Amino acid sequence: VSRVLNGHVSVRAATRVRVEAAVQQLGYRPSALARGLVNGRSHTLGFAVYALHNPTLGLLAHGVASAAHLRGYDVIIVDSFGDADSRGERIAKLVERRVDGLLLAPTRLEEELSTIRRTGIKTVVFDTAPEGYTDDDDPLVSFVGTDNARGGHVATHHLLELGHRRIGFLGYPHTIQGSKDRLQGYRRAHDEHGIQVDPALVVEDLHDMEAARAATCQLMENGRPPTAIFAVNDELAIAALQALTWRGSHVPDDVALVGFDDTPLAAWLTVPLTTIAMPIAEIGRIATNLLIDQIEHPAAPAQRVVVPSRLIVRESCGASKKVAQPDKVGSMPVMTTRCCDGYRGHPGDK
Amino acid sequence: VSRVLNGHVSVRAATRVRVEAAVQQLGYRPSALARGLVNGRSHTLGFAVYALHNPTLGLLAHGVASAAHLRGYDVIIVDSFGDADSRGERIAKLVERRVDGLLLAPTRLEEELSTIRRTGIKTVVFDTAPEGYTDDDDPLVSFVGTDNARGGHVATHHLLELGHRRIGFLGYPHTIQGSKDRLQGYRRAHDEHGIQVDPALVVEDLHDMEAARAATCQLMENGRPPTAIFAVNDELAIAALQALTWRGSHVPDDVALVGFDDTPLAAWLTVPLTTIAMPIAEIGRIATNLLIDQIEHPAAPAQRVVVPSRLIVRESCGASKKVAQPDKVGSMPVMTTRCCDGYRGHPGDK
DNA sequence: CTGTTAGCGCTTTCAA
DNA sequence: TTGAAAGCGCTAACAG
Repeated sequence: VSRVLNGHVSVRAATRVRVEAAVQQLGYRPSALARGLVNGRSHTLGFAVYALHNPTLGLLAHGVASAAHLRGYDVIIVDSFGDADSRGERIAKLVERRVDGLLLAPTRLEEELSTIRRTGIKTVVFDTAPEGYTDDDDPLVSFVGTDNARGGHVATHHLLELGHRRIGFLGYPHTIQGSKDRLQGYRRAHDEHGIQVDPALVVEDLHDMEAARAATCQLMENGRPPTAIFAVNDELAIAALQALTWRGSHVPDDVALVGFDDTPLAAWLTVPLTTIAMPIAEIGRIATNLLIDQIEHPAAPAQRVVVPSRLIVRESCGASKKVAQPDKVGSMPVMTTRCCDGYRGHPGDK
Repeated sequence: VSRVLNGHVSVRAATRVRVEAAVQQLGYRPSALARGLVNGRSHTLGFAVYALHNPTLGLLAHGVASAAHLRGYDVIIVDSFGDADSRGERIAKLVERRVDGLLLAPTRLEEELSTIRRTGIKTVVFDTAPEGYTDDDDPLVSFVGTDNARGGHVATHHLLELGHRRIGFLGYPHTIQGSKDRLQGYRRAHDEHGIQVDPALVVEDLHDMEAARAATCQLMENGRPPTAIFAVNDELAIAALQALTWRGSHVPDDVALVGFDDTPLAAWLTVPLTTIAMPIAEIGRIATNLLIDQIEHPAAPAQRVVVPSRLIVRESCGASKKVAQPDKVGSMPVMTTRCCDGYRGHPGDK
């Protein structure tokens, strides 16, 4: 029976048919548990994510799940919403489940890595590798993510090219690597334009939309308010949009706004949001396939994949009012080109 | 060793300590696979969901995962985004994994039920039971959901009380049970007010936001446009809001708008959305606990839980401009009371 | 080509 | 209180 089910070479056609008939009859299903026990491989992946209600992460989960299913793997979710502390423990629990691999949408990368190191499970982290990190540190850990610094740079550069000189920055706490990197891009764009960033314009430590709203108001009540705002993600940008609108500032005429992530609703706001889009479901797929490759070919080395993001120009930045062809915006074709390269929407998403 | 780990009665203290030390030393973790094999229980739940990038479903997933973790279960996600066809097959696969129970955020209830029936796995469906359905049909299947008809009624009633007489309805295809039920509530509210529904005002078959936008425009270009719109969920409402705003209709002054679901962003639109909220994460928790109860006490009968929803009055319906106390709106306290009963926000959500 | 056997890591039962 | 043995459902190796 085992030989039939696993498609082994040497089985007579007659026997095969007979077995298959019986299987049909009884509605027999082989136990993945028993199988995993003997093979030492459970065909299960653990996916640790901190906020499933975030549409971007949901899309990521979708990419992960669909790629995994395609290759015969199942995905166990570890939801660490609200308490990052329990996360390490939960990940350890996955060891008991004998997951073959781990996917991490991280909160505190450093801590998590040490957990991984201990368990020795092959892992893919959704992020770019921290600076100074080398593969030798964790030969089991791969990284898949977009270049956040570049995204921040492109967004800021776009606003700068539009003539803005006072650009506010709305960011997450500095401990969030992605936010930090985007800020770095923001800074570099300013440098390249020979513009000094007014520290009063940079607000980090925004942990939710309410904080972003308050920060926006404060920014505007400042003696010298910004003429544009770059928010580290669409969520914060949406809060800013509401705050600005309610204060009577028109977006984009009074204040231009650029977000990050291209959340599904970004295009559907009353002022559609200009934002940096990344192929998030595709990222999930790439990461999952990479992980499975490594599981199935243990010799394969850890990898770093940087997936390009691209600027999507909609209404909130005001560019559409000034230029017919958004492609023509900006004097740095290199940037635009490299960021768009290989990425034209979310393939397979719809 | 087994006796120590499972906290069995008869072990000498000394031995226990010795075993525990060794466990620590070796970093030993019992294999859930082997355990599941012998006990016949995998401590795993399958969660089938059709669109994880929907924040409402993400919140549901969060509720499910957190409740499951609390009781020592893990959750395998089955993502059926895009192809409902493969769903049955994927659910069948879960049988191989020997999941102890199934949670279904359904697309085609009827079909799915037959799959379940065949597998014989205890199941909870996130929905209210279909009309005419009795427990005898599937003693293994429980239902947990909000009363969609009531929600539709409350929303429509609210608009009616505000004086609107021509209320548009934006809905999903009629095959989606929830949408159908909400429409029924809409109709009943009209009946109770002795108002005939103009068929031209009811649009079903809206499968995405783009369709909702188009439908809204069409509705408005009608000879006798509505003065209010009730959308079957916030997603469609947000599309309608954009369409209306772009056409130059002010919400709520020209057209009032009410949605459904209270998606996390609803409060953050430039015109905050009046909507029907349900404690979605809580629903996930309730369902999961119910399922686990049934797994652990096989005698426990299937249940039907209807979780109350409630109207959240924000800007888009215009009520806040007319009445100070939203509670005073409406002449049918029964409705309001029963819908709010026992539900005061999303406990434990933050 | 196919029947048989050992053993994956655990729990349970039965002796000691 | 503890050691030993059987067996959960499967695969792999070894004979036949």
